[in-house]
Amino acid sequence: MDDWLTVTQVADRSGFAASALRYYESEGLLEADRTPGGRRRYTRDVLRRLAFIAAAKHVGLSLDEIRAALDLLPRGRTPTKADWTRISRSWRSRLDAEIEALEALRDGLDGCIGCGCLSLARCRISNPQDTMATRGPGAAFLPDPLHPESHG
Amino acid sequence: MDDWLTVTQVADRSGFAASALRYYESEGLLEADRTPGGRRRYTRDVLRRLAFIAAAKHVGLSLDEIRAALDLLPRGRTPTKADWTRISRSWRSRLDAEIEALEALRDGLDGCIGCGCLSLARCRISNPQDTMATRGPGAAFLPDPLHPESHG
DNA sequence: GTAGAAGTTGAAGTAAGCTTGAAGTCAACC
DNA sequence: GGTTGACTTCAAGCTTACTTCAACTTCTAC
Repeated sequence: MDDWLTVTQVADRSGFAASALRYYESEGLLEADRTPGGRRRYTRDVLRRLAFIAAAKHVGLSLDEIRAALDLLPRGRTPTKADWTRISRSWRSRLDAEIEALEALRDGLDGCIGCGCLSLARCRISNPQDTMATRGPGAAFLPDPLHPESHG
Repeated sequence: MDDWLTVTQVADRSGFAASALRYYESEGLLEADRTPGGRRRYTRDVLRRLAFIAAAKHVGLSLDEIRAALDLLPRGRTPTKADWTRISRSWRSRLDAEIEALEALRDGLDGCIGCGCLSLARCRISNPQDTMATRGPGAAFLPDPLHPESHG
């Protein structure tokens, strides 16, 4: 049992497709050594990195954001627990915001769509313009946390 | 003040771009009458329909799913509150599942990524294969509600 | 009756996040 | 040393949900 992993082994253990691993590498999210023949040789490190990527995706981060987060890791040494903790701490508030938005939506469903009104003048969930014109231009349907693109 | 709405009026009132309205029509989510000249004339009905679409999108439904839901509405008569309520009731459990999954992820962050382990053998969030091999083939990272495509 | 705004269509473009295919290479085993 | 299977690259394709563009047409106002 060698101390590196092939792309297939990493794929199997991480749950990512090999093509996804190559794609992540091309996008700067992963790195891999090569054999003299040019084949990828991953260190076990990559599994933690992929675990982070998987978790980050679940939190709703884009690959761009994930790469930016990974770029905060130290170059040269293997990241420590503290390193991983630091870069994942911001997820907490993001998740809280997402959960809060979904709960608001659910409660809105109970009290609004649940009642069947679902629109026109008195429903805060579905009625953007008529009741929110005072809030400025453009319709804002719901709490922004549900719109990932609104996160810098 | 006529009893129909132009595409611009609907766009302004609904918050959807006119191009999105046309797209939705091409995808079978909306319908519109036409003037003799071929321009769209929307009944006010469409606003409630769009409110439903907006809400459904926030719940995380794809346009395909939304169209399927809208197809359950009665043809021929204007949908009643009860009609809207019926087709939106399933959102409740979906939202609950999504919220539950996010809360599990958040709690996992606190107790797992938060501690820095983030992987390898003892972390239920980031470690799919090593601890879950007994659950069958293929890695299952996290509760499925976070994977929209897993909903029929 | 004509300018100009608003609307029409169909096709193509965009973005993210990959997957698939073609064509060729590397490596392990008999 | 040859077959087989894992692997390589690069380019193209896919899906969702739209937007943008080009080239017209239709209203509305004056």
